[in-house]
Amino acid sequence: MATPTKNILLDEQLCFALYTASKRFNHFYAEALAPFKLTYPQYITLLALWENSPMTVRELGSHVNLDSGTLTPLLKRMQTQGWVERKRDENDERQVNISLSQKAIDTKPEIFTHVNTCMELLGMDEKTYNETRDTVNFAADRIKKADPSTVKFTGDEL
Amino acid sequence: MATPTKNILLDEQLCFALYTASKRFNHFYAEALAPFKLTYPQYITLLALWENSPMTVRELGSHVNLDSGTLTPLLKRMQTQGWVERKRDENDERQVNISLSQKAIDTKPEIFTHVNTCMELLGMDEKTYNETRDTVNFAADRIKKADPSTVKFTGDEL
DNA sequence: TTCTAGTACATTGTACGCAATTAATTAGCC
DNA sequence: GGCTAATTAATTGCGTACAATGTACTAGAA
Repeated sequence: MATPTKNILLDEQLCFALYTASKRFNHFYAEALAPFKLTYPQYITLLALWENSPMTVRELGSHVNLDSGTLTPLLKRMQTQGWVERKRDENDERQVNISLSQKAIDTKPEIFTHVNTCMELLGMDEKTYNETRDTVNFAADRIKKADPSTVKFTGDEL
Repeated sequence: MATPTKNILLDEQLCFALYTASKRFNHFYAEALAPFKLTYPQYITLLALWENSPMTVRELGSHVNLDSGTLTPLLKRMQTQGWVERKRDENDERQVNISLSQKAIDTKPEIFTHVNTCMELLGMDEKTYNETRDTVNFAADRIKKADPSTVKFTGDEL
C-alpha cells in the first residue's frame, strides 16, 4: 500500500496533444474553408458525400462518426446554404436520404484545389503526413477498444 | 492548366484521424471521470491547476488553450461543483484568480490512481505512448504555424 | 489630472457533440 | 390481421469552442 501514484502532467498527455492538434486543425480549416462558408464538420460531410451520394443519415453518420443529434441540424444548415438536399425515403419513411446539390458537385474541384494549396503550407512531405496519420489511427483504434466503465471504482483505491 | 486536382479521400486525411482520435479520447475520459462527475475539459483544467494554483483566467487559458468565452462558464460550473474557487484580484480588479478547492486537493490522488488504471486499458507501452504524443505534437506545431488566410483565393484557381 | 490605449474578463451568438428521449414507421411473430 | 419489438430520425438538454462585442479597470502620455 501507499504506492506513490504516478504523476500526471498536462503537457505529457497524449489526449491533450490530440485535443490541441484537433482544435488547431479545426481552426486551420475554418480559415481554409472561409471562402466557401463551410465549417470543418460540414467539409468532412461533403467529403463523405463526394465519395458516395446519396446516403441515409445513418450511413453518413457511420462514415463521419456523428449521430443524428449532430447531423440533423448540421444537414439542415447545409441544405439552407444549398450544399445538400434532404428527402424522406418513399419506401421506408423512417429514413432520410441526403444527396449532393448541383452546387456541391460543381464546386468540388475549386474546393479541392484550394484545400490542397492550403495543405502545402503545413510543409509536411507525403511520407511524414502518412506516417503521422497512421500513428494517430493506431492510437484511435486502441482508444476505441478500451472501456473505462469496466474499471471498478470503489472510492478507496488508495 | 487543367492539371488534374489531387483527390481528397476522407479516410486518408490526417485532420480526420486527429478529429476522430480526439473525440474518442473525449469519450474515454468521460467514462473514466464519471465517478467524479468531471468532463474532459474540466479535467485538463484541474491538471493545469494541480501543477500551478492559483492562476488568473488568462494564465489558465494559455495553458489549456481555451479563451474566456469557454473558461468562464466552465469555471462557474466547476465552482458550483466545488472544484475551484473564483476570486477577483484586489489589486487589479480586471483579473479573476482561480484556485483549487480543498476537495480538489484531497481528491487528486484518487483521480490520478483511477485515471492511471484506466490508461492501462489502452495497452500502449510507455515508449509507444510517448512517441505517438511527440508525433502528434510535431504535427500540431506545423498546423499552428500555417495560416490559410494568406492563400489568395480568386474563385477561379482552376 | 484627463484623455487614451490597452488589458482582463464576461457576454452573446453560432455551431458542434452526444446522451437520452420521443415519434413515426417497419418488421417479426402468433 | 393485431400486437410487440426493433429501427431510424428528430428533438431536447447540457457542455464545450470560439469569434466578436461589451464593460470595467489600469496605466501611460500630454
